[in-house]
Parts: sequence; C-alpha cells; structure tokens
Amino acid sequence: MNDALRTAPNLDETDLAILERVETDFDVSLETLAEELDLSKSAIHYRLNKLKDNDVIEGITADVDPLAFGLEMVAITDVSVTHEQGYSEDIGEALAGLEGVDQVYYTLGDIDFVVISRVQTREQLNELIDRIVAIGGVNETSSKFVMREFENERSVTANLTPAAREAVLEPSTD
Amino acid sequence: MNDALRTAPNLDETDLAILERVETDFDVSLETLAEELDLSKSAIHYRLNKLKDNDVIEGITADVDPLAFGLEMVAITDVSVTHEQGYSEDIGEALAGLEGVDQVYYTLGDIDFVVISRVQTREQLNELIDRIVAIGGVNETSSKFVMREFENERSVTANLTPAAREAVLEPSTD
DNA sequence: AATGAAATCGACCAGCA
DNA sequence: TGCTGGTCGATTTCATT
Repeated sequence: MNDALRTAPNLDETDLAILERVETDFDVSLETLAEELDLSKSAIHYRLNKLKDNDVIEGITADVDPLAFGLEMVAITDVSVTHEQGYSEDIGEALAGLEGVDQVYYTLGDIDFVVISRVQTREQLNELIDRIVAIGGVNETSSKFVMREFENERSVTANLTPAAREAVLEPSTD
Repeated sequence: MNDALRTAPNLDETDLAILERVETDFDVSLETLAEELDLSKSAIHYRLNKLKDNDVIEGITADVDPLAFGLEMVAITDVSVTHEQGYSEDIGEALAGLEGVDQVYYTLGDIDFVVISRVQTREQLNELIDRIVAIGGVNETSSKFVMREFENERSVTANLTPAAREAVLEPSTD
C-alpha cells in the first residue's frame, strides 16, 4: 500500500526524537538526551552511530552565518538553456561550481534552472550573473532580488507532514 | 572604502581555515585540526568557542538526508499575494510554518514569494499547494517540479568570491 | 591569544537480554 | 539486534604566561 520509501530506514519514535533534537542542535550532551528519552547514554550513542551508518544522518556540520561574512544580498536567478538534451547535468554542475552560488535546481517547465546565490555587493551580483551567462548553453537569465528569508532551519524531521511521518514509522512490506 | 560588512567578525586566515573544515564536517578531531594548522588543540578549541560566541558559527547540527525519509519530490512554488502592504511578514511566516516547506524567500518583482518544499508523494504536494492557497492574502501560485538538485553543501566559507574573502580579512575602519 | 594540566564527557568494547 | 555498564581516549575548562 505504501511504496513511497525507496530506502526504508526502519526508524521508531525514539530515533525520530533523537533526530529532531540533533538536527537543530548537535551540542546537546548524551546525558541530556538520555534523560529526556529514558535511555542510557550508550543506547543513545548506539542509535546515533546506526543513523550515521545508515546515512540517515549524512554528517555533522557547523552552520556559518552568511551575514557574519557580509553576504547580505540573496538573488534567485531563473536560467533557461538552449539545447536541453543531455547537457543539463554539465550546465547544472557549472552553475553549482560558481563562487557565490548556494543552490541549483533543475526544473521542468519554461525555466530550466533555478539558482540561489549569496553575495556581498551589487558588483559581485553583476559579475556572478555575467559568469552564468558565459556558461555554454545558457540562453536567458532573469533574476529576482530577495528581500527576506523566512526559514533556513533545514529541519527535515520537524517539517514532516503527518502522512510522511507515519510512512517512516510503518515501512511498507519488509 | 569597504563598508560592506555590518558585523565585522575580525577573522584571520586561521579562522577561515577552521571554518572551511568544520562547515562541511564537524567530526574532525581537534588533534587533526591542530596538526593541520600547526596549533595546539586548546587553541583550536578556544577559536571555535569564540566563533560560536560571535555567532559566526550559529550552531552545530546533524544533516539528515531527506531521501532517507522518502522525501523525493521537491517543488518550487511562486506565490503572489493581493495586498502586499505590511502583510508580507505574516504571510511569509505562514508559508514557512507549513509542514513540508523547506525555504521561503520574499522577493521583489512580479512574484512575491518563492517557496521550496519537499514531500513524499503527489498527494502530499497537492495538499501542500492547497494549504498555500488557503492562506489569507495569497492570490496566485505557480509550481515547478524539481528534477535534480546540484548543490546542498551550504558551505558559506567555501563559496566566497575572492573579493568577499578579502573583505572579511581586511575589515573597513574599526 | 595561546599553553599545558586537571576534570569532564563521549567513544568503544565485552557481555547480556 | 538493542541495550547496559565500565574503561579508555578525547574534549572541555582553567590557571598561567
């Protein structure tokens, strides 16, 4: 009935609780987690390791504030390309490789790529757009200026829909 | 000459080297960092703490793979609103609060909000778009389906333009 | 701001349910 | 497989420079 999950991680509520916690703050001590979830420190550690081995947790990273680097200008650039046949991968990687580029999405529809970039000044934005246009195969670009960002939590577990949550806890057939 | 930086963190090359490392992988041991940078373990630790106190490092987080949760469908939704006067903040927060929504950008131009969301199934996507339309003030939506994502490194220090890098190392006047 | 020593916390192992 | 308790190694803290 439910074959939405390719990689069935087979998680339980305890795993979700751990993930929800460490996804927003990995600086919580094992002891705190152990107390909150009524488990031993070793058990928490065991589960965390399993989550890393399963690649549910891809890695532990420090989140650097872009504003601390004066990266105050955010732009969303729609990029259309000329020959879409097969070249999309190369162009996507070229876009992602540009300095200042944060995220690149290849989309269906009129626009082929959506590029989100972050720079300090209008000059840098100008140069970045020039470099985008200079990529072979790029046809047209259209940029929007971002006034405000509303969420960068990037919290996968916290933003699950109830259906998505259920699907994880009750894997299909295995 | 260079007033691009509001928050001057006063960093040096060593700080940048540490940041570049821990931003992609915080699991490196202090010893490894100490050897690489020819410093004592305590010095690395001291600098890391300072970077946290200065909010250059906003936090340490575990990166959870959305695919492990079957979140295979990514959509970019352009949202236009009716009355833009003052309500943008409320609408932005309402959008960001929806389950499945990952990022929300308020932009200048024809489109007012760009919403990036991540769900498991077409049904969930459908429901999400319905919930977006149901938000008071939302006028029109247009969604694009994402076929491929090219960069989610979210590495601030690694993606700095040379100019941006220089601006950090040589703060303006202070 | 950096160092080295002492206290604290996390990683790993053997054993057990 | 998942958990426990204990040991070792790493990290955090602090007095000192």
